[in-house]
Amino acid sequence: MKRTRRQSAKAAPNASNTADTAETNNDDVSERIRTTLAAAIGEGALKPGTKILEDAIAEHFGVSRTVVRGALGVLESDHLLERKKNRGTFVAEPGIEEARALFESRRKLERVILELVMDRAEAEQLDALEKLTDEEEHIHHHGDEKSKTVLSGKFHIVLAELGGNAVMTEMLSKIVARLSLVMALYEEEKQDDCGADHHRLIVTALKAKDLVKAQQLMDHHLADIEGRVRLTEGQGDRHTFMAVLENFS
Amino acid sequence: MKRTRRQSAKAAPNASNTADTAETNNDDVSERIRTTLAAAIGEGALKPGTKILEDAIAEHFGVSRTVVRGALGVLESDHLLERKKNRGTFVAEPGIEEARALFESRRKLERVILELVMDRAEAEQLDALEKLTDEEEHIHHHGDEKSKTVLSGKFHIVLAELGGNAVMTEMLSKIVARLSLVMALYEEEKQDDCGADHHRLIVTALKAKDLVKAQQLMDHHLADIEGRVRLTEGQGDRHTFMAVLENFS
DNA sequence: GCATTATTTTTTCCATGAGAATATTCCTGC
DNA sequence: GCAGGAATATTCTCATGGAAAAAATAATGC
Repeated sequence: MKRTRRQSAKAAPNASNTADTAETNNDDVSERIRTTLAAAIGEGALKPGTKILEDAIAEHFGVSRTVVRGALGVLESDHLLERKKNRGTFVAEPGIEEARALFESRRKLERVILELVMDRAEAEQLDALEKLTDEEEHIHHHGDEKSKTVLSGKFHIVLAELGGNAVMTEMLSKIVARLSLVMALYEEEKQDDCGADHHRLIVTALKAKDLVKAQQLMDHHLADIEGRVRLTEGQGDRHTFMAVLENFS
Repeated sequence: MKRTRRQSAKAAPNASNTADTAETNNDDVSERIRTTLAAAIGEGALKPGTKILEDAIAEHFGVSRTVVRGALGVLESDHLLERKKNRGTFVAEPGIEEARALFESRRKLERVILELVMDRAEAEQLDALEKLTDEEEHIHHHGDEKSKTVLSGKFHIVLAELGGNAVMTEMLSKIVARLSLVMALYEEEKQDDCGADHHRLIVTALKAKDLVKAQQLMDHHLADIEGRVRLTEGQGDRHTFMAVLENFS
């Protein structure tokens, strides 16, 4: 098969083309591509190192490679993808150093966010947050693995939103996304996700207006996540193909 | 003049084309465009609301509009540019709310960075930082306005680098860039830039291993910057065209 | 003279084709 | 059977052309 793709202007096998007002405004297609890929990476559907076929994406979304390429460029600048000259685009594989920096930044940021939430959040907003932990708990007992990790990540984002600082929220979101790559690369013991409990404790501390306690709990929670990962130098390239072979000799 | 542009592959009237190895690798052209525009915005050469002609940029860098467009895309995702559908690309005009969030984020981030620097920075690195303040002082007495602001911004970036966390540094850089837009929009009293003194005080506090003092000084320094700005609701759109007319009625 | 409509021009926006670099397959010689 | 190399195919990369949308300008009616 050579390069046949989309004859006229719409071959989009996509969803939500019901109304189709304004002739499928193409700019939010670019955004859809970004969010879709980011989501796929975030929930581990796209593993680090996976090659991204821009042709496939173009066809799937019913646009030309040009717009796909634009979207990939943005994702690259967010460190979620890596483009190698004339080789193609791949899901990024953050190294040890980057992973450490990401963990550290996240720790610092979440502390700050708790300060903001403590300053600004209303009681009812905290209630909504608590509802989220209920949902987590429910899913934790009978839910698939994917929705667990998705929800677990969502807690931190919603919390950040309660801080009322969009810049901060965006920064955290990007760090969390990149950290999902780190986890995919270096996670060792996929222990039973007890994050829901941690989250609940944090919320109660917040409702009690105990900032120090909340920060302490958050630190503990994040340390727990970092604990599932081994970032020693030797283990870093355990995931490279050559090193995998070593283990079978 | 219709649309004549670059006949062969190189009409770049640009600098540093001495060696020209590897036939002008085009991927770092994209990066050059980004850094150039970001720098121009950062030092106030490009005012908020200015329209960006992609044709002009393409011609200037000797590439096609496609790659310019890619660069503009990532600058947009960094909130330095705004693209209006079918209208073009403009230098972003952050609103009041965004400005507040940026200031707040910067305050929090710089505090964190001081913590990191205190943990990691060696004495000699602090010496290098001190040298930078010397340079600032020197420029402050006989230097143009532009180099002042550039150097002044550089201090914070170098400081962040001493923190040894690339993620943190990148976040601060982006915030500072966006804040330069805020200053361009809302700055009122362009007082004599006494930033150099503040910077020097911070360095001495760091060398004395006095974190709390350093943070205090940093807070004061940033508050000083924020003080030059009026973010009250009424003044926000004082800069829109219609509102300017109001002042002349 | 002013408002409203038509036309021209400018510019964004996207799809496509040609070229370049790399990966893969196949073939030949040993 | 296997190493080395040519031929083929795949994929990125970018420049270009054309369509659509605004803006700017000209023109017409009143």
